[in-house]
Amino acid sequence: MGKGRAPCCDKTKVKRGPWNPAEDLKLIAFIQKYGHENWRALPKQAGLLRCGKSCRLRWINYLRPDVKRGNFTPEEEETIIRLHRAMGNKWSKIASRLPGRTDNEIKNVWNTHLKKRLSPKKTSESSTDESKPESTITSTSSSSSQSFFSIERPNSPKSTTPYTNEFCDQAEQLSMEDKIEQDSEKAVSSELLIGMTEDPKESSASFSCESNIVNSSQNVAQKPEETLASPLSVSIYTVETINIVNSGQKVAHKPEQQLASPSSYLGPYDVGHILEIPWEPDYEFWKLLDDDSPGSFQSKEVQLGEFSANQNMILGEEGVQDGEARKWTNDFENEFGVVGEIKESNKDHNFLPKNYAVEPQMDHTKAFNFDDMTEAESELDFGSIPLWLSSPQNTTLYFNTDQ
DNA sequence: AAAAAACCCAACCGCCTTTGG
DNA sequence: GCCAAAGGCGGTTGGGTTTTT
Repeated sequence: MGKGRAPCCDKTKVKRGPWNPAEDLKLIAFIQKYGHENWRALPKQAGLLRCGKSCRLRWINYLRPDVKRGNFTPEEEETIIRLHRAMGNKWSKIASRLPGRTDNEIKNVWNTHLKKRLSPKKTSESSTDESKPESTITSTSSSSSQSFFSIERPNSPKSTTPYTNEFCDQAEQLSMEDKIEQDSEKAVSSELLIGMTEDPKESSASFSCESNIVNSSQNVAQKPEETLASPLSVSIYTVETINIVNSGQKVAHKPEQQLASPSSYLGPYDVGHILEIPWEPDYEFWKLLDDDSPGSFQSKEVQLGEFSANQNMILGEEGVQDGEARKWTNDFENEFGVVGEIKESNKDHNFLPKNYAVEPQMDHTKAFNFDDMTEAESELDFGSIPLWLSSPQNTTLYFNTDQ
């Protein structure tokens, strides 16, 4: 009998590799509407040629509204280090202490930054297997760890007393849990700010939505690029227009608009210009699409991490899936006010070279038809097709999906 | 300016755990 | 208790980006 674990899906029939914006949108829209009761069934229901696992991962690590993006704060890094000392490579447990951060992200941060930062100190730490919690080590590492935890945070308003002693005292580990939790929450709450930024050297545009919301308790200076590290950032260039563009994309906008220089990898999308609203604690953006507006995205459940039961159960039976999938795309179109198709003129951009500067055409009555996207476009490298979605309020989502 | 090296991170893989019949 | 399916987790990797030579 062909034992061994059955693959979770037929690898030959699923798309792999980076997600494109159309796929992301489908996933977001589907989960917004129906939740994610069954990851394995979800791709088919949502019209995605992806493995269920891949969908889950994409959602959890990237698309969830409450995923916090951007660089880790010193507080978060300290928390990670502390927890790693206590737990080892229990990334998901560590992540659970850092709301908004994913295990994958924490793991990456650890492997790329924190481990290296700590490694010089480790020479005196008997080069222990770092996958093991420090609790298994009869530690004499207090001196070495001390230097790290004394990280200087010059502007930090609150006491940032390191936990060196606590960590040297295994008996206090448990009692630390609450403290750790509090701290991580503090760190997070100070992060829950709308990272609307303007790159001073990139944009001189005038905008009508220029609100910089800054948490007053967050005194640590943030480099501009730190606030941009968002998977799906949104640029607002007029009150009613939302612009989502892809990273490094040279897209021509209104004359006064200038693009941010391609930054380091910010995920499949990033921002060009003007105002950037990180997708992360991006309740403001979700709000834009929420509730009362006819272009509602009905995001509250997702924001709160709750899905109503009836919402989840709309689907579920095979056989109705195709119909349902079509129905939801129709609903989605209705909600978004998607009324048209790809503009003929835009279709032509299919054949433009990558990074070709495409002048967005401010025609709010034409938009992308999601139904048509299902099989064809989602499989394509989108090239430079600009996709326009428009809502009744002229909120325009512009996806220049060049990857 | 070009090439090489280092860095970074999203995504994948496979194993383990949980759940339900 | 057994088995299969699905979810979850941690390790690893591919490839894009940035830095260094």
